[in-house]
Amino acid sequence: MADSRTFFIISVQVMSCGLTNTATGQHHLGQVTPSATHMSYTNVPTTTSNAGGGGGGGGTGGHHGGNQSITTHHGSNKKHKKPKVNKDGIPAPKRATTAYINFTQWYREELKKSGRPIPKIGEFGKECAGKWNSMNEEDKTPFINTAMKDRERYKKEMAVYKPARDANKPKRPGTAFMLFMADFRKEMAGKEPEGGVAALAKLGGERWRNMSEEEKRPYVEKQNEEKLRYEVNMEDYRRKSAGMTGGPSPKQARLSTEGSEVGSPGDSADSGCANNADHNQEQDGHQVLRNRQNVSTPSPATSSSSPQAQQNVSPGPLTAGSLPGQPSHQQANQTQQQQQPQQQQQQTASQQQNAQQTQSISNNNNNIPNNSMPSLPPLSTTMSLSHALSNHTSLMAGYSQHSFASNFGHPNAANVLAAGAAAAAAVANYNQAHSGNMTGSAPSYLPTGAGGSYSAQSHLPGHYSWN
DNA sequence: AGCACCTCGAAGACAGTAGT
DNA sequence: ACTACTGTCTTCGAGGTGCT
Repeated sequence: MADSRTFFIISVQVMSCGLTNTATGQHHLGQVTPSATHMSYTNVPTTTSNAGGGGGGGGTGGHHGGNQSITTHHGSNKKHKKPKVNKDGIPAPKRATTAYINFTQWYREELKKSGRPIPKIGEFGKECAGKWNSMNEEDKTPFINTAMKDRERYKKEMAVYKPARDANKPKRPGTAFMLFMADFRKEMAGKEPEGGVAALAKLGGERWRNMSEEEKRPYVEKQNEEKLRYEVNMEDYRRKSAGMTGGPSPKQARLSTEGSEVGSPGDSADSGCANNADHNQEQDGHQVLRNRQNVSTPSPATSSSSPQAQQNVSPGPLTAGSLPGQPSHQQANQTQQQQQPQQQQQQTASQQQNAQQTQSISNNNNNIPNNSMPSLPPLSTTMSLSHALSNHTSLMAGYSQHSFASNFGHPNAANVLAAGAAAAAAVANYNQAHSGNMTGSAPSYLPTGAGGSYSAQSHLPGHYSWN
């Protein structure tokens, strides 16, 4: 408090003399020379928290004891302002001090050291400004550096208080009204109403409400365009995010955790797939389908029409080998591989053998480049997946396994195929489901001796509609 | 799943504020 | 005094949450 009171002991005359003319004052407080600045650089407050803290030197704590006494002084009528907190109750960080603020803090300390009374805020401010403006860049450097550090501190604290929006996340599209306002501001440039931005916004809102649908239409159309662009960008963003995290989007993740965990080791794939050929699996299948549509929507160029593409489409897709085509699935596979040792402890020798076999199968089919999930054949007639999955309940398990393991790139493909007996059953079921058409030999992605036969041709002619 | 409700962010430029 | 940051104000829609 004593410190505070000194603020009120005013002696402008003494001040100006002391600051500018006396010999001793000149050293510390007169012209701010690089040497003087340098000399006192150690006293330059390192953070706002230390500001005015007197001997408080190194404290980095968030309590601003020093400040408080000062605040009490000129903020005596500044009642206890409720500290601002975010919705999680995290207090808002103190703002970063600027180089100039650091300078004033340092300057005040120097005044105190010199034993001269500190002028009241108005005079002090003028004095500081005069000094500050007379300083060159070099003189200011220590203060600037301190400010930069504090700015970093502020950024860090702010990131906790109010996490920055993802810079890569596409900005939301402007609404029709926003687009209108852009024009409106141009129109009103130079003739803004009294009340500034707020008044202009009100005026804009009023104008907008009075506009006819016809007048609004261009903005609505533009809004729709922007929305489309936004959706495309968001799709891209989500895909990239999923790729980076190796997992699904937050929404998908939520769906996954609510249901079965897609791609988690030891889920239903090995034994459960046949057993869980139920609602969950169908959901899972749809989800995979959606992912597939979203994740690797084939471009016209790469899609079905070319013979090569057709080849890839066929049972090929097939294949565990196609899995690496999708980043997230690839990662899922990697995860599985990493976790295999644990799983293997519980696997029988034959299961392990099958797993190895599958792995080699997978390797043999790695000729499909990344991000190139084979395209679907063109749609002519329709066959819904739900038909396949739900109308043949007795066969569903097999069909599902086949589907997930191959066409749809289910991340558990390896497990599905690794489950020797289950794989055989899958093929058998699949063949039954497509009875009459199964000719030729089983494709390479099916375990040797899995039984049954398979023909890409017999598989393909029935086109799918993904409903 | 679908609905209602709520929050936030989109643009603009300047006034106000924090900090001594 | 200076600097950097926030709030202002509008409408609309996206997206999240909670409930049925």
